[in-house]
Amino acid sequence: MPENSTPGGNRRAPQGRRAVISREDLIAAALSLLGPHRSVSTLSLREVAREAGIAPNSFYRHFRDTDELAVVLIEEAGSALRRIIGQSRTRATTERSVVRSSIETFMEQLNPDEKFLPILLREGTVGSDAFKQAVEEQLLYFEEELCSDLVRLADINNTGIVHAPLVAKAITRLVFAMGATAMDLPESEHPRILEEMVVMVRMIIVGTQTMAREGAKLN
Amino acid sequence: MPENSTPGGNRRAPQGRRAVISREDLIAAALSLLGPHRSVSTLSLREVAREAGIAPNSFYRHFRDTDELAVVLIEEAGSALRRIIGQSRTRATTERSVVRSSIETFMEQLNPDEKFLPILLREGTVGSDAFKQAVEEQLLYFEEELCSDLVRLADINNTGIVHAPLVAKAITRLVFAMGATAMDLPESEHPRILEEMVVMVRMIIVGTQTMAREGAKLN
DNA sequence: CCTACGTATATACGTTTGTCTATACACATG
DNA sequence: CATGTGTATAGACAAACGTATATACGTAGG
Repeated sequence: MPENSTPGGNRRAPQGRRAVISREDLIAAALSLLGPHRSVSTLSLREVAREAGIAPNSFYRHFRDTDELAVVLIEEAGSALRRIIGQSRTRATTERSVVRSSIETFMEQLNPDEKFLPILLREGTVGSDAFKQAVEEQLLYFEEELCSDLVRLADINNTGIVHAPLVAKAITRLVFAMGATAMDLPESEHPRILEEMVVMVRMIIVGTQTMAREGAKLN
Repeated sequence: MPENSTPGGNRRAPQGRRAVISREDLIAAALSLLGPHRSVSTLSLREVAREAGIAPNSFYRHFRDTDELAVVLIEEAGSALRRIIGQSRTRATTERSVVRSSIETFMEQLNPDEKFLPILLREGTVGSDAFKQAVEEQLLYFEEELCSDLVRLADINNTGIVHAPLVAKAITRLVFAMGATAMDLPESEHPRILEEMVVMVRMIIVGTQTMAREGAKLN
C-alpha cells in the first residue's frame, strides 16, 4: 500500500516515475471549480481530474474518492478561516469592538474570490456523513475559540457571563446562518446584513450579561 | 399550452385520455424518496417517475423539471410547518411557555418519519437559485409570524422589546441552524439540544428586553 | 545497461441521466 | 361508430459518470 501521501514526504528515496501532480494541486483544481453556483458536493472525479490536467484514474493515487477530497477541503477552509478571524479578534479588547471587527472580517470572506467561507456555509447540510461531520468539527473549533475569548473579555471588563459555551455556540451558528443567506444576496446588501448581525450578537451578549447580573434561574 | 395543472381543476370537460397520476402523486413519490441521507436536490427525474410508476416523459406533463417540483415541495413543507408551530404557539401566553412549547414542537418534526422540516433544513444552502429563494421565503414567513407574536407578548406582559424583526430573525435562523445539526445526531441527543436552544432563545429575549429597559444606544 | 517499481495514461464497460421523436391509448364529442 | 384530442408510453440518443484492466513511461538501484 503506497500510503496516500505527497511523494516528497518522509520517504527518502522515491522509486519509480515521479508524481507529476500533488494532492495540493488537486485541491487547488477543485477550489478553482467552486463558485457561487457550484458546491463541493457536486464536483465529479472526472471534472477535478480534467481541471488538474491528469487522467481520471490518476485521481485515485491521491484520494480514495471525491468525498475524501471534500473533507480535506473543508478542513483547510476551516483552519484558514479560524486563522483569519482569530487575528482580527485578538486585536480587540472590548466586546463592542471585538464583535464588530470579527463580523466584519467574517463578511469580507464572502468576497467572490474567497472560496473558503462558502465551502463551510454550503456544505454543512448536504453530502455524506463524513462531509457534514467535518463541517461540524470546524464549527466546534470556532465555538471553542470564541468561548475562551468571551470568558477572557468578561474577566477584563468585569461583565458577568453565564453558559459561556452556549453563548459561543449561539453566536457561531447565528453568524454562519446569516452568512449563508448573505452569500446568495447581491454584495450591496452585505453592509445591511452586517449591521443586523452586530445587533443580534449584542443582544445575545446583553442577554447573558443580564442573566449573570440577575442570577436568573434557568428553568 | 396545456397550462400545467391538475386535470380536475376548473376546466369542466376533460378531453382525451385521463391523467393516471396527479401533481400530488408525484409530490408524494418524491417525499417517499427523501430520507436522512437523501436530499431533494439529488432527486433525479427518472427516479421520481419510477417511484410514481409512470414513464419518465410523463413527468413533464406536471412539472417543467425537478427544480420546479423541489420548489413546490419546499413551499408545502414551509406552510405545513408554519401551521404546526403556529398552533402550538397560540396556546401560550407567556414568553417562557411559548418559547419552550414552540421549540418542542419544532424538534418533534425531526422525527424520522416527518419529512417536512428536513427539507427546509437541508435545502437552504444548495441547489438552484429558485431553490434557495423558496427556502428563504418560507423562513421570512416564519419570521413575520414570530415577530407579531413577540410584539403581542411584549404588550401583554409589559416587557419592552427593541428591533422586534431582528429578534424574530435571529431566533428563527438560530433555531433552524441548531435543528440542522440535531438532524444528523442520534435522537437521544435531541433533548439536550432542545434545552440548549431554549437557553439560547431566552438569552436573545432577555437581551432585547434589557436593551429596551436601558434604552441602549445601538451603535 | 538493464531491471524493478511506482506513476500516469489509454481504452473500455456498464449505468444513469435528461430529453427527443414517434406511437399507442382512452375518453368526450359528433 | 367514427373522430379528434390530450395523455401515456416506448424506444433511442448522446453525454457524463465511476471504475476496472491493461499498458506505456520515467526514475533508482543493481
